[in-house]
Amino acid sequence: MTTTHGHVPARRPRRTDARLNRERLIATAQEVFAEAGPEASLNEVARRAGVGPGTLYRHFPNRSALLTAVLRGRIETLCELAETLSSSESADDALTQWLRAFLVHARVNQGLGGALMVEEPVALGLDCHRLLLDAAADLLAQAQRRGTARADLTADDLVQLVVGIALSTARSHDAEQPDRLLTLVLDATYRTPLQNE
Amino acid sequence: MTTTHGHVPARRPRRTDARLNRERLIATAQEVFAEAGPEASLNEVARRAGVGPGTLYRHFPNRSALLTAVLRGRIETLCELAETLSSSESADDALTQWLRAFLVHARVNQGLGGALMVEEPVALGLDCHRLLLDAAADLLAQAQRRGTARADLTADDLVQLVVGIALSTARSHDAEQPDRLLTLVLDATYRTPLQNE
DNA sequence: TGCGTTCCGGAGAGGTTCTCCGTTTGGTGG
DNA sequence: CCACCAAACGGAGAACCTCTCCGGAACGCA
Repeated sequence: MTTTHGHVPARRPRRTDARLNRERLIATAQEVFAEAGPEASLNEVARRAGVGPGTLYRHFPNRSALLTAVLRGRIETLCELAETLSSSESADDALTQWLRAFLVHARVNQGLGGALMVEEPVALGLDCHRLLLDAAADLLAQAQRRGTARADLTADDLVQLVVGIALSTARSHDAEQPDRLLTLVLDATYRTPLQNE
Repeated sequence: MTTTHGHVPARRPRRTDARLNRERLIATAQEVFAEAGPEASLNEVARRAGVGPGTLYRHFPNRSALLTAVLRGRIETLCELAETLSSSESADDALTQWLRAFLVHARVNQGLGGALMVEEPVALGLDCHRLLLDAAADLLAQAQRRGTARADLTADDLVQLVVGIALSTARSHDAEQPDRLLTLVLDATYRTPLQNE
């Protein structure tokens, strides 16, 4: 799972100054996004990283590319966590724990992760979307097979709901609300469906 | 519940041209927001309404003021609906129906209503926020007293959850997803809490 | 060291939000 | 009917943003 994408023939390696700039941009972006949220000025990122705007846009053609790069590490960690949890004893607990972790991720930096998930599937954004969705699908499938998760429930729906919680509570003052909301959703997850009328 | 706010001594009535412009701005904004979503250009609104940007900003000091004005009618309708439902036979059904209507509202025009609810409580935005929250609180209280809604659940949480659904599905291609998600939430609403561990 | 390729930087086009203030206009008292 | 003034208009423009383009600098291989 290296950076280069699949079977690109014979890419000459990046020049070192380019690599350095790229890294510095990601680090700076992390800072700036942390301060100003997902709408932060990309100009500001470039300025603080000590490069021109052109350089930023060459490395990251659009906002979500930069967002993705910033979140990449966290997303991979989340996928690894899914892998680990996948072989835990209780499939229900595994799903629960992962969703809690995912909610934390989606809420980080004023809803950075959530914002990325909602954006239309542009370029790189799609990678992460898929990765996380697959992780969720795996855990959910197990919880449905070996645990008590209800059968009528797709990973997509579950993830979307958690993303929703992240977005709507991004600026909430009540620090415990996100957790309460997720708990409610989980409460419905581990039940057989009600059939009203 | 007129437009003027409380006990302002002796406001001279607005000049007719001002009132006309205000109305035209709201109507135009409705169109423009419908086309371009809640991020639409306010300049564009002013241009199409045939007024200068200055005029727009005098009537509506910021985006959410304009948003609020546009949604005001819909919000009042929603409050009236709450009033009506409030005296219906089944408190549970009343709450369910209202939340469904609220979700529709929050999703209208690419998440206009939801966007307004999440914005920091600036000026007028707060009015609507309160109005809707009160309506929800009333219906929820009834459903808890006379219906089967669980006791550990606040109107704020419930509303926040629905707003979350609206936001995360604002650009969804699956037209039925919002409904599915709300159904899941309602499913948890009408149960006694699970207590795991 | 030389040279082609890669990469940088910043000027600048075109957009946005929002302000400021000279000018116009509505409506009222004379 | 007119004159006057507060109220309202409108658009120039400051400050910011995104994103592009391309001349020139920098890298790294031979």
